[in-house]
Amino acid sequence: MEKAKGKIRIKDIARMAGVSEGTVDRVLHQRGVVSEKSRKAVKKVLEEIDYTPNLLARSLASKKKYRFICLFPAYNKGEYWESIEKGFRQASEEFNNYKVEVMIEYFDQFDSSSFLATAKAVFVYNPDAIIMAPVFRQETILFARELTEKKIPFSFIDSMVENVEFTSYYGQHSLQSGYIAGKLLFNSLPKESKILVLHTYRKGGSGSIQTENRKKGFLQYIEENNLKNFCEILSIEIIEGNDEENMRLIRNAFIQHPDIRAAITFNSKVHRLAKYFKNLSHSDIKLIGYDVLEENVKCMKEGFVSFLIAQRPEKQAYCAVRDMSFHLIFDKEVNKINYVPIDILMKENIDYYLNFNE
Amino acid sequence: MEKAKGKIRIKDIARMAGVSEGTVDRVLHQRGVVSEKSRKAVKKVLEEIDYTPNLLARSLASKKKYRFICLFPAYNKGEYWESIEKGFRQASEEFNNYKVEVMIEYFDQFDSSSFLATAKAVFVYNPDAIIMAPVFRQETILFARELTEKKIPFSFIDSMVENVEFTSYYGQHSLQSGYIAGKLLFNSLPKESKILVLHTYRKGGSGSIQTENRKKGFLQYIEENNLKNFCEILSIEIIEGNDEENMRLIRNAFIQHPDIRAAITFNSKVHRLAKYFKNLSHSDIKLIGYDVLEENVKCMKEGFVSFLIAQRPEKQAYCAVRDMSFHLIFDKEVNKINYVPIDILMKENIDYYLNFNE
DNA sequence: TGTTATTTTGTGTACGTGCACAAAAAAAAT
DNA sequence: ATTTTTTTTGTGCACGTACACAAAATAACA
Repeated sequence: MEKAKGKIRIKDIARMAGVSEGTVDRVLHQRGVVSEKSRKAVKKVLEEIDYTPNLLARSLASKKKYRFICLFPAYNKGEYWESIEKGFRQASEEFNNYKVEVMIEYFDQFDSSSFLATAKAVFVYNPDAIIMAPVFRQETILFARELTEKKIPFSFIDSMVENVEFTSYYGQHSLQSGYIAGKLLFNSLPKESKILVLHTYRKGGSGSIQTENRKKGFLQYIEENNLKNFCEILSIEIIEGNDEENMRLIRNAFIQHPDIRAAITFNSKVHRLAKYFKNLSHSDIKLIGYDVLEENVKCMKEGFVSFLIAQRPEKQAYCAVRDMSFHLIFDKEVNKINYVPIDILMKENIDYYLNFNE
Repeated sequence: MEKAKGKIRIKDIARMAGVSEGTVDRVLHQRGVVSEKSRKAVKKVLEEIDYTPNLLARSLASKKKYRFICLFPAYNKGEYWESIEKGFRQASEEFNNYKVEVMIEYFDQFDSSSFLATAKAVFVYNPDAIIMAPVFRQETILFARELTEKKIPFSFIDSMVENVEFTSYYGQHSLQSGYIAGKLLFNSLPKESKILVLHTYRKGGSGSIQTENRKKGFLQYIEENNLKNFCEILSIEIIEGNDEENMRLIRNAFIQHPDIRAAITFNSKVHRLAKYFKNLSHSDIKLIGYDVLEENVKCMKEGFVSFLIAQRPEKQAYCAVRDMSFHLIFDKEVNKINYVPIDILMKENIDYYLNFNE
């Protein structure tokens, strides 16, 4: 049974403390000047009762507007960042009534100068907060310093940069997710089977923080369980039209190591590998990959991908905006580091995961 | 970049349609009487713009109060239903401002007459809606009929009863979760290993709908993969002080089938089995179970439980209340059947799951 | 003590919507 | 044409809070 609570209004506090509503307001928000006597009277009442402000009324009455700018990579349809944007837009709708305006700005994830340019440009919009995916470490530190100087709070999603004064971070513990990938894969294989570890790269650019950490975690599992001899690491370059060359490399790997029974890749494009393997008639190879992209799901349903590890990107974006809103509007304390769950998906549970968007 | 939207107010519509605010209100809510002419004018404007009412202002102004009653089993600390209650309380806090009052009523999950009595009793509170866990099928149908007659909407959590006019359902597809349990377990075992399937029961009462379905799903996996010969089904009675007898039964099973390498149980008390196995010095047996009870988590961290399958009970309760609120207050259409994800947890990802409460 | 400067407090309006009731317009009856 | 009845419309207050501004109380000074 619930007690009928939350009925105490500012007006009630004022009456109880024998002061006016305005004075209570001043004490609550520490604005204006209040005599010591009145302040004490109000504080006393506040300690006795538990006043929870009516957030609806507060937002309705407040005329302050907030502008958040969200910075993350431009993407093509179906890519990982599409989900991130979805989360931002969801938050945008929900907090619209709270006078939070969400602006989205993209940068090129393979060009750090593009990030810097976009970052510089945000200041003309006079943002009240920034939410960003820190793809480039050094550049992010520079930007963060500037934000701190200008007293603009900021949060991270996807990955995190340490030693800067961010408000919150939502993302996956990618090292651990790599470790889990290793365990899942090896556990579902007959003893002595080999795994092909596909290290993908782009000319010039190094791998993202996330993928590197996943790989590290995977290798840690290998190390801890003395499985080094059961891993073949193969580097392939990801670039438009490079498919033939990549397939050749993979074919060679299979010839040299006929006991390969599974493969892993650490970016979100496992569907590309699935296609390679299909073309090479190796559809019996177990594949594990990351993120629930539409194409990955399709491959999984067709049986070419055994596991996907997911990280609730929509939630990351949504929660980051929500926490920042509550932090600024309601002065709510927020958790700094928030690891999202490491979701393990197979053919049999992927649909429920996709359909549930809470 | 976002457009500045949601700025259109009733006042604006009134001006555009050349009528008063009151008339717009009447058209929007289909109350009172409006001349054909005015109605058309307003409708026309409404079609041209997209009016999204300010929900904050609406809730603030509305004086209608809602009372929801939540019906689910009484429980001991640490049991499954504790999480359900947590979700209800969370919703209670969040929708308090929307004038939704959440009342919680318990019944004895092993006594159908207790459910009936509690159900009957809710009417004196004049509830506006009911959210319930339909543990007893027949009795729920009776109650549902009464609710429908009295025009009180109701929703289900945990499990569902068909052919009644419920508003929404949140729960897991338990058959599928059983199927997945089977796959996970067999995939992580060497070929030809046997699994001990523990059917637990209480004298008199039959198993709950959920556990029965999980078992069905598990057996379906067995069937489809011709694994019948690798399952030993053992029934043990769950009752205070029956541990010795149960351990004896389990010991016998191990003697008769020394190739048993894993075990499964379909209720949420896998920690009990873990204890049995520990006492019997069978700590190398892989165990799979359901729900993230504190005790289960402990067993998992100690290595006695390999997998837990979880179903976001807090979310189930929370979402059911939220949907009912939006349905009644804002006339929002809600999804009827909502399957929550089938979460797969291992030692390595359980912590992130526990710490993330969004 | 009276006047002015300063501090402190109280009051009023706005936010967007719901809802009750009064006012106005139209229709019906005389 | 006037009154009465009915239909339709417009207005005003309330919800709980924020915030600006006026009013009151106190302090400072002559």
